[in-house]
Amino acid sequence: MKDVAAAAGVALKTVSRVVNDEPGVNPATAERVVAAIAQLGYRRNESARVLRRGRTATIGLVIEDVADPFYSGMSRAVEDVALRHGSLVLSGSSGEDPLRERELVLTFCARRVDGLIIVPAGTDHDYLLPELDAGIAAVFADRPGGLEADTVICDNAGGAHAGVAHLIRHGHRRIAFLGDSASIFTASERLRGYRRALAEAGLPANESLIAMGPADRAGAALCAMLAAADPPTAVFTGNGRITVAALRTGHRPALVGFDDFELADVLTPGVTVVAQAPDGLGRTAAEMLFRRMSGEPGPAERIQLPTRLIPRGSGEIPPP
Amino acid sequence: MKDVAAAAGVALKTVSRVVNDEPGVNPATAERVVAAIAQLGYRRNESARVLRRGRTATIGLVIEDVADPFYSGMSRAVEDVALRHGSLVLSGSSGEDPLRERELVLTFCARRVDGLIIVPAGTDHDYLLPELDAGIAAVFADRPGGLEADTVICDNAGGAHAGVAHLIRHGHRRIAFLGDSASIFTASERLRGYRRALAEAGLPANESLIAMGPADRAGAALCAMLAAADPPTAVFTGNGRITVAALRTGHRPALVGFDDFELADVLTPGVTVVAQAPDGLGRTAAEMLFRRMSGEPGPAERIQLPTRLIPRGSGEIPPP
DNA sequence: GGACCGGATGACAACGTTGTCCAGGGGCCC
DNA sequence: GGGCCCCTGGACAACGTTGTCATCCGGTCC
Repeated sequence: MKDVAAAAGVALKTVSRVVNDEPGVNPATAERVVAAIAQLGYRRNESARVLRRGRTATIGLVIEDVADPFYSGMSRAVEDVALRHGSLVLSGSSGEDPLRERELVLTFCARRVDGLIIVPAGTDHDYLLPELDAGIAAVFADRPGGLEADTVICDNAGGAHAGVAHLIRHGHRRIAFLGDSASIFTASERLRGYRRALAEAGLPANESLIAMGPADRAGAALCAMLAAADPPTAVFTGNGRITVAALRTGHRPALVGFDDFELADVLTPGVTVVAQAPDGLGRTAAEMLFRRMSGEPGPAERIQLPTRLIPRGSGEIPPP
Repeated sequence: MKDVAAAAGVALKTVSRVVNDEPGVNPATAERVVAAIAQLGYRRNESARVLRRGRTATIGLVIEDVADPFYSGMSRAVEDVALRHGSLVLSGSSGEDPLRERELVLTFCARRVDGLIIVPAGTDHDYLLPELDAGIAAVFADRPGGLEADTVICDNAGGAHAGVAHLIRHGHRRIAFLGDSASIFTASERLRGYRRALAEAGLPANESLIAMGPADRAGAALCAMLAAADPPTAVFTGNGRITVAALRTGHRPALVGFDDFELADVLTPGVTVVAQAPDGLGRTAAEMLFRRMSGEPGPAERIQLPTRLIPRGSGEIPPP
């Protein structure tokens, strides 16, 4: 910028004014500056700008794994909203590890991001308090975090309830639930919806038909259930990865899965799912974050997004 | 930092030394400083550090679309390599728009990223030259860019050749090619492999069996071909999205697709694919970038990754 | 004609960090 | 005991930008 000023024969500050479209610069002078900028290939140093102004025009996004289609869809939505607000996105995958989540968040804070969107891996977020006090906005997405802050989640219990009720409506009375580890909020909420649907239909909750754990063990769990003396006639799977694991077993009981996924309609039969919109989640969380960043006051909000049951065949198979 | 120095009763510079693990600080003094840091909840301001040192410990990643599983897999691999090198990743989706690509790259450069990994949307990268001169390292991934720079791509022509030869070996003589727009490097390379395989088998290249264009039109193109007087008995699809579009038509000719995808093995029949490893691509590109960033000299390299044919059933269907 | 005003421009400090250089003090060697 | 060096710590400038305030000039109003 110094060089540009010299080349245009003006003061540093005048160049700064031109670069920032500040008023009060003679058009002729501005033109000279613009020419000098073009000739020297000058580009503003954002680090210095950030240092001076305190705003980075960057938000941090901590998700579980970018490679998971659910989170990559969400990422894209966040990115789009950030773009509209002139911000960039620093993102990182926590891999469901609370320590890694914390490390990522603190690194982002050291970079002075203006705001954070976090898919919490852990439940303790006290480490965030000093940052929030320091004025960094934060929104929890997909799951609630360990403190009062804006949160965007989907209707996990309601969605699971709808899916299980759908199976019950088609005549099933022995419905298995394959869910993620019970310690994960979404998993326990969905289990709650499952139990409520059974209870409302007056069906007994049979614990041997419930398996919670990582997706890579869901297939084995399903096989074991189906091989047991009194096998389930239908299965409700608690997330997209588990649905896929269940499909991969080769067994084809009646099935409704939480989360839509590509090719669900191409399989035979098509896979009935309870769909939540990852892009809606990302967009809503990002928009709320930018509202907070622009100073919107008020207590922490908790937004719940609806789910949608999409019948495609697998959930309409009657019991044998 | 000033406050920390005051609290610990030492000079600014001493705090800096402690924070950066520089030698030459009395352990007792250091401990006092550490205590003051903890008490005040101090965290280093990275912006100022970047401004002073010139290195941001950040790399920029420009891909086509994070929501595409291929690119999200690649993203994750880049992120992991960056993590190992203590760097963060700024990423953005170009959406196959050269202008947006350029804008993203220049924004990243203004943020003074240390290096760039770019999946080129356009073919003209002259805008990068000043940045390269300024010392920013850049690696093109998935496709070559419009200038001499390190490049990591997969063996597109060879992979397509292998896939088509596989169909020929199973007796097919009328094989359609559904590819992305011919202006996209990977698409034209794969088409080249297709033509070479036909030529080597002494088969005529029938232009009416070749359709190039965006994935959302591939389904209609396939239907049209199959409805024609002399339909193809097999199809080679030029990327994952097109494979899915073809499957969605409901027609099930013999098929080999470029790119592996989740559930390819669950469909009936399983979908035979030519797999390239998105994570290998990301990892290789990132590792090369970090080598360059650490000063490795030498001319621009071009690394080509192999592909792998995975027979699953759809590619082994004989002609009717 | 002088006071005043507003637009255009510039000088300067400050943001928070780190690199460079210097100073003081204590130990060691001759 | 003097000279020297090492260890520790501090003062200061610089990174590139922007906010604040001052200056200057031409024009306007009374």
